[in-house]
Amino acid sequence: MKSAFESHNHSACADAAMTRATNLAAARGLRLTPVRRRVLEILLERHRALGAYEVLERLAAEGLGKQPPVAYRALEFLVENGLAHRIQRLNAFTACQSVHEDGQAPAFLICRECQTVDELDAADLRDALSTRAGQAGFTVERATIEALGLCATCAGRA
Amino acid sequence: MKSAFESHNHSACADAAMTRATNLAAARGLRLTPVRRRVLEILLERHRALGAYEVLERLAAEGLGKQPPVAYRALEFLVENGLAHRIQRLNAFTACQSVHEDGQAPAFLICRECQTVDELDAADLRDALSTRAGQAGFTVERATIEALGLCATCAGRA
DNA sequence: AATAGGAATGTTATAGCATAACATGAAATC
DNA sequence: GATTTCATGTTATGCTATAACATTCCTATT
Ligand SMILES: [Zn+2]
Ligand SMILES: [Zn+2]
Ligand SMILES: [Zn+2]
Ligand SMILES: [Zn+2]
Repeated sequence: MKSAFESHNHSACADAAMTRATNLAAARGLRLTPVRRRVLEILLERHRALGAYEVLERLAAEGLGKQPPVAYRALEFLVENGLAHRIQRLNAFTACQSVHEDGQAPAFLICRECQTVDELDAADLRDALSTRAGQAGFTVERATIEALGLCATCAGRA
Repeated sequence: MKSAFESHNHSACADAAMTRATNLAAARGLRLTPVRRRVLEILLERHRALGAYEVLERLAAEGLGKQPPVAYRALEFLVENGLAHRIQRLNAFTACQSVHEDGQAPAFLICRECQTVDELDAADLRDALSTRAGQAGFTVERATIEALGLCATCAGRA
């Protein structure tokens, strides 16, 4: 699997993700409505996180809704079902690029130069965090792990 | 060191933090002005994160400033100098309860019930994350690690 | 002590992010 | 085909954050 930072056949990326989404919807009886499907497609266009209002602009241009709740509701649906992730540092959303069986979010690598966002499996990091927290009597329910930095490509240009 | 979730002599906590802040200001030639000092004191009242506008309300009540930039600037100063941290999940700020030599932020444990925020040294987690990211050619500059869950006290009540 | 430069604060205005609440419409269930 | 449930449309508002510029307060230098 190529990283989001490397040049790759991105149509394959996006197609695979859409297929996963369609299958998931069928399997779980979810309704992947036109708005929801379109929002996922928009997020899948690039390995970037989009703000809700950026998504909304796109929807509005296509006549799929002009008010914030339309975008927020679709994004909420996608996030709840693991088809997209919220990037806390950016107040933005990105399409899920893999599968997270346990419903736990991965870690994110965010390039401050090209804005590309990549996922990193974080099971071990989450485990370590849970263990450490547990020693303090704390039960971790959701962990946010986000790294801001420079990808290889952007580092090379500097 | 007691955790923020356990009952403890919190005045000592707050006093120690203010002393550290005063010393740091002296050592680095920082200006811990009345507004900045007061904001730190407000954050130190409890192990909770406060939104900028909550801080602002307090400042306004004391005649120390009524406009958002006053609060944001003081908070920015405190965060830049490691005296406070920003909690991304909450869009809120909390006083630093320890010392982070390398200028790297710790991990945070956030109780969803009592809103208490505690720090956890995260050097090993950050190292692991950096290593994993490095394998993908990514250089981590800043890492955000936040865990939402239940503290022992609140778990006990359920 | 005067003064010039820089740092902090005051102030106005606006931009950006998010949701409550209620109305309407579509689709699954019975 | 009536009922219930889920999704969308719409209005309004609240919360979070910063740009831009004026003013005041320190500090260092003369
Ligand atoms: Zn791709
Ligand atoms: Zn990059
Ligand atoms: Zn304390
Ligand atoms: Zn608690």
